[in-house]
Amino acid sequence: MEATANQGGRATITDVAKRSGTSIKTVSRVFNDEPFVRAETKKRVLEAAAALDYHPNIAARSLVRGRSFLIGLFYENPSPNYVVDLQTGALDRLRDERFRLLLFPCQSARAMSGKLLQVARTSGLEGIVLAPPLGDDPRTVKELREGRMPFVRIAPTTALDASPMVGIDDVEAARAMTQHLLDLGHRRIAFVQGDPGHPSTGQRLSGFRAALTEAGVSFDERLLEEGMYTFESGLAAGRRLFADRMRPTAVFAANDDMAAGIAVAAKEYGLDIPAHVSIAGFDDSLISRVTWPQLTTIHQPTYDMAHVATDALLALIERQPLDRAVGLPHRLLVRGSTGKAPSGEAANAGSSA
Amino acid sequence: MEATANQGGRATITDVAKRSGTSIKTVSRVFNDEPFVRAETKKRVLEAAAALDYHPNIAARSLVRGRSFLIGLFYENPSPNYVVDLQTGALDRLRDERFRLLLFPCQSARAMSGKLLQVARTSGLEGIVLAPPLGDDPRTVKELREGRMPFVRIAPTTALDASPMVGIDDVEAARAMTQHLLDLGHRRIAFVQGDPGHPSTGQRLSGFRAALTEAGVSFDERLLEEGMYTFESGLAAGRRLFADRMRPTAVFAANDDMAAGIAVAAKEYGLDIPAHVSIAGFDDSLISRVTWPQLTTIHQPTYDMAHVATDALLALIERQPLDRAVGLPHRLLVRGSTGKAPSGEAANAGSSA
DNA sequence: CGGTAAATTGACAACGTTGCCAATTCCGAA
DNA sequence: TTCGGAATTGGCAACGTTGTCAATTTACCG
Repeated sequence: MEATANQGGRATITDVAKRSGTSIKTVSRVFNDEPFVRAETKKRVLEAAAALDYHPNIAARSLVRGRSFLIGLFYENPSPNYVVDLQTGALDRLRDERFRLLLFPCQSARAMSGKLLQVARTSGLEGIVLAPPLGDDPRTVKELREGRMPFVRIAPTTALDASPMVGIDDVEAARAMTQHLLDLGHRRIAFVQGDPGHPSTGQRLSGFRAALTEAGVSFDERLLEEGMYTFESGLAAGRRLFADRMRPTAVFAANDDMAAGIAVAAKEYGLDIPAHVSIAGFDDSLISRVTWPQLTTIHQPTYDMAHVATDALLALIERQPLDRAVGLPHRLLVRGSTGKAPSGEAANAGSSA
Repeated sequence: MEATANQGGRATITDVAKRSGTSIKTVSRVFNDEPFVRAETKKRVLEAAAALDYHPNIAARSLVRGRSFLIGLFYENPSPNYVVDLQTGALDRLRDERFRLLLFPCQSARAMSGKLLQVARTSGLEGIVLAPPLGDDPRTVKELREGRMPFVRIAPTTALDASPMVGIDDVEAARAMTQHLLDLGHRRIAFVQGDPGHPSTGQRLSGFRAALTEAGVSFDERLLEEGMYTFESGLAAGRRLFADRMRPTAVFAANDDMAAGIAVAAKEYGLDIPAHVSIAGFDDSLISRVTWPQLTTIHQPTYDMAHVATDALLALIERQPLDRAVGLPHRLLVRGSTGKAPSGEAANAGSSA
């Protein structure tokens, strides 16, 4: 039956040409949807291809076209939810495109610095999506630009630069969240920072500070805690905060994972959320919905950012004109973990100054 | 400076040969670590390659060798944590190999049935890792085997079959968890099932039943709830269970996401965990550590399973001999969400029969 | 019916690499 | 010094596809 195929291996374009009584060029035309193929010829070719279970050889196609149709997603692993959102956004954009996505989980932005272009070349990538904080390493960006490797960065829009970029405005978002806490009457608000290696850390903090300043509320620097964007670091920060008699009435964590850790710490100290302490996060990751009560947070459209970034990258690869920076909207999600400041606050705050 | 390279594009093996004063064949030898290249020649070639920033063209190499060095990971998306563990396990095994990993998130096993081989062919994959429940679709397995596409399934070891497979013994693990609850004195134990499309669902249930039977405890079928392995389905199941006056003293959910939902439902009903009700999960996913209290669960070595499966796949591709099925050990993790059955249980259980 | 443009098809040379095999060089032994 | 075999190197065809360009067929006009 299928004896037309060259022995053993997969059917090639030549096999299809023979079986359909045409030339390999015509078969190629059919499989690339080129015009100028008679309908009847096309039908014959497709029948032959189906009978032989023919699939174009991607390597040969890549070779002759000088293209790999491969793009890379480089990311650190801040949280599985975030990573999966990124991947899904990128993959969904690629659906029905010829491009395929290769994953490059990185240990740290610093470790990759200077090696990224090489990795991309070795893998034959046509373009790169850089997830935070990889897009913020100046050396990497410089290297990619000089190497003419198309890339799009997912990064806070406030960190403006000449290269294409997609993100939300972290400063503004943090300001909005802080305002929400102020509106609830909170004055002793602690802030738990993220990984100092991520630019978002500084931006969220500055948004927080800006809101306090605007409201004329002075900030007790002892309420600034360090963190690493991990659940554990949030737990530790929460314990430090709640161990102090001058404990805050609200805690704003720079991401949800830390906020969840802080919530656990609060429970360890017998504090009710939000009656005794309000807790706010950032990212709207899955974890913010599985704590009890659910976390008030900032929705960051991670999926959309990856989708848009991939879209931009494809345009860049095809040398189409392109907006330099795309800002996506964030959203304040008020859920159960934030509430009115406890009434005793003023007395409490003043008791030990 | 770098004028030796052919204009514009990337340097090719010919450029390196010219610059190093050797032949392309010798350059090829150097880059493939073949023997019989004089040390001094090798050095010259490497210098020239570095100067030209030469990287072998993967497409050309794939074409001539008839290999793509691409393997695919097909998975549904039960939970981000699980997916990331899978990916990381596979990617870590691939480190320092020439192989690269392509992602194929699937809507549902049913939707992919019959299309998987085609997708693999189209993408030029050399092999496939099937994450649950994709490996349990008989049609897919048959198709892959007949198409001679190497594949390894990650699936419960109790679902034995002729094709290579890696997994834990779900039945035994569920039995161990149930025994744990029985040991704590629980007799009214509810079970929340997972997605009926996953074979693990049936196996975990059967392990649960077996443990009860062995202990001589009869099972009230009203305590069997349906679920879909999602947090929301667990929340819903929990609400149904706790709304009933005959509520269980312990709930065993077929995975952690559902258990977390059940924990939230318990809190809605003012039930303390574990004083009023014990809750057990399965998987040891991140979520089991961020609930309060943390969930007692079964540690499933997802990372290791993907690692071992990838290892087996590479062996299969290289036509090396291979163990048909590999069973990996699970572990019962007792944390805060399970405790002694409330003393009033007997009275409570008998009050409305 | 002849002529011209458009539609359709095919021949053949790349693309950059590796496998096969022949050519050359090197080394120690005779 | 010469010889034989091992070490080292190079030449060239092939891998399966697409781009270029020429050849052939078809359709339409006057």
